[in-house]
Amino acid sequence: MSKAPVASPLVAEWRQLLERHAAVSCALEKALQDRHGIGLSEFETLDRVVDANCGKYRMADLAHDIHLSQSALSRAITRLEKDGLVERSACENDRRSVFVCLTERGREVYDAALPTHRAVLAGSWDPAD
Amino acid sequence: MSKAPVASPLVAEWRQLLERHAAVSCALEKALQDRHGIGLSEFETLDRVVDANCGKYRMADLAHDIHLSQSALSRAITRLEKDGLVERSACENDRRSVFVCLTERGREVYDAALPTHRAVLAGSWDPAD
DNA sequence: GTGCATTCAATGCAAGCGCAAATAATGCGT
DNA sequence: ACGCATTATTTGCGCTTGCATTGAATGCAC
Repeated sequence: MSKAPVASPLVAEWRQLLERHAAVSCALEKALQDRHGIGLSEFETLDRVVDANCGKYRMADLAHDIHLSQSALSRAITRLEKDGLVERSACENDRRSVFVCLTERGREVYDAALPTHRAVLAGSWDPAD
Repeated sequence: MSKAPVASPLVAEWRQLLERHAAVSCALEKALQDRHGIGLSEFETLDRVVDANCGKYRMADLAHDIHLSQSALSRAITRLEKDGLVERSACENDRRSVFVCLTERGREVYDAALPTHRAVLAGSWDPAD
């Protein structure tokens, strides 16, 4: 039996995107968790903070950039802070804002996790490793 | 200030995919919930069951096709069944398996939700509607 | 037929998420 | 200076998810 062709090319495209997203994000999650003890959200957070100008990043900007709600980011930062990978620091100019900045340990974990992340993206990840 | 170029084109591609996935799935979730009272997982489930040969679909196959864990699918089906959109039926040949099939009401809700789904994919969704 | 590994689905459980409300700081109009 | 709308973050809450376990059904070896 052959499946009926999908109604619209848009739907086919969307399903393809879902497929790829599920496969890659699931593989990333597992690889990062197994080898470095951090989740995907945590890695994405570190990844952005590293790119930041002076290692500082406003909460709201960070939440927007990694497509996470403010509350989810707040808790992700709490987890990272509890692990000592990141620190919250107040903004002098606007005390409502909170800056997130990398600790030394955070930098180390990030540097260690980066190759894993890139390897999974390159598709060279062996799940039986 | 200009951001430093991303290390690898793979990373740029991945970030783009994340961006698109977040935008579309979030919009779908909200539109389907607001207008039809079902979540994205529920719609995807109906969408696959409709395409099935005789309206029947094995649990495990369904879970695989919509990239959901067995447990998550089991609960999604429980929700759909509670709403009367879907029914579980035993497989005669292998009593371990469970078939999922659409009810009349499920067909109606699906037909109603389909245009919404397609509209969001087409990017013609107005969030202020 | 009995035993045992395998397969399929459901359930206990902990974790992460988004929404909405609460809290805190800012800035503008008067 | 006072009140009030706005902005930035955190917290309470319910929901969905995945992992691991459980329970049921199957099939193969003997």
